Amino acid sequence: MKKNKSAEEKIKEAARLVFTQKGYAATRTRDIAEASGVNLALLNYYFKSKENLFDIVMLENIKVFSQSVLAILNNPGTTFFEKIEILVGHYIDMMIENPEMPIFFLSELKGNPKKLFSKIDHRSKFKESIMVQQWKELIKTNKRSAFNPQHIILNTISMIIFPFIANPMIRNRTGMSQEEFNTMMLERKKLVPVWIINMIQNN
Amino acid sequence: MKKNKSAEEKIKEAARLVFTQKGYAATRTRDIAEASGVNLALLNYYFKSKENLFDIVMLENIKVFSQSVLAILNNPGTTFFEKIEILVGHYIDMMIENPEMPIFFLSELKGNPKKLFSKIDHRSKFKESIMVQQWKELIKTNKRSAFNPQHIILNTISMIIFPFIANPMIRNRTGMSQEEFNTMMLERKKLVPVWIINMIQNN
DNA sequence: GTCTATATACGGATAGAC
DNA sequence: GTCTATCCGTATATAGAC
Repeated sequence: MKKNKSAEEKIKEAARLVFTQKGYAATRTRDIAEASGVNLALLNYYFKSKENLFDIVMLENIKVFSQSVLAILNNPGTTFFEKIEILVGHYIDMMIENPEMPIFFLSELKGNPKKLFSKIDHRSKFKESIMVQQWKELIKTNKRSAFNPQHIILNTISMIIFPFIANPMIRNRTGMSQEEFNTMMLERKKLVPVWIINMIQNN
Repeated sequence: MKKNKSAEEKIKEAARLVFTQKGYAATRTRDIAEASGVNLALLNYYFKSKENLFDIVMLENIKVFSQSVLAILNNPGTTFFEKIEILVGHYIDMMIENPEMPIFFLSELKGNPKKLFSKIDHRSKFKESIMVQQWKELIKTNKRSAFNPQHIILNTISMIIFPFIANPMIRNRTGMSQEEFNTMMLERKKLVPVWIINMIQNN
């Protein structure tokens, strides 16, 4: 607790970055030490092991992310369809800022299905959210067949996240620059909600 | 070249499996040797290094996959919309058989953008395919605005592949079994083409 | 071609000086 | 708290017998 920006914080910062870029196994603690500008031994002084550091950083990530999404779901001032637009925009903005995040997250989770998940389970908070209430209201008043919304949710998330996962491949095959890719993704902030709402209404 | 099923082939078989399950960095050559039932030293005898073995196996994978897709694209006996259905079914069946494949493929590619891609570039074959011809015919006769089909292609692939990438997370959060997940994916063989065709026609 | 034994390198972690 | 030096396990790769 000496420097103004504590070494501990600098390590976490760097770890977040390097882990997401290279994945857990391919990351060397030396990489993190180097990237954060602190000595390798400090890393084990503050966090006792690589694995421990990983868990801590990831839990923080997930927490921050969940909070931001739940805040949108529980905003009483927006309609169901407005929430879709806001969520889509929120996700896309977030991915543009952290392009490596989704693929990293999903590939690491395959290995540790239990550890990270068990700690933070927001399923109940999601089910009790205002957005879910609004959805129930919607299918009631519209007398629509009780369509299984899982497909719709899945489609939404798919159309948002997958392009970022496939980013390197897309750029390679189309010859797009990163700039052009981002522009395309920003276009989708308007397009995805339209597609989704069509799916719901043609259901 | 002694055994009926050559050791070389057994190693490649096992390597394909272990690499896709654990990723390149987390895979130990010992794992591969063990899984294939051959001695560790043999692995370096046939393929001189872990990296080399990886490249060989992956190139084969990509080749097989590309061939199967191009065959569908170039079938003159099916219409454009039939091809969509067939492609969707083909992809989903393939993913159900090899559930680890997409996430592995995409996460490894992020590291080596160049090597694997440069070898096999089917972009021109794709552009000259019958399916692309049929698409051009379609937008001409329908007098539709020359809609950028990139979004549509991206959406299709997203809705097919992403669920498999997110499989562990989906099962965790919904409590679904692998069986139920697969059933859901089979449902999508019919649903995805409908959604896509709607997108094209509402365009 | 296939094995055992081993060289060699690398990476996580710690001891101990400051 | 921060550094240098080092230990030690593990993983790739090879030498050499059969």
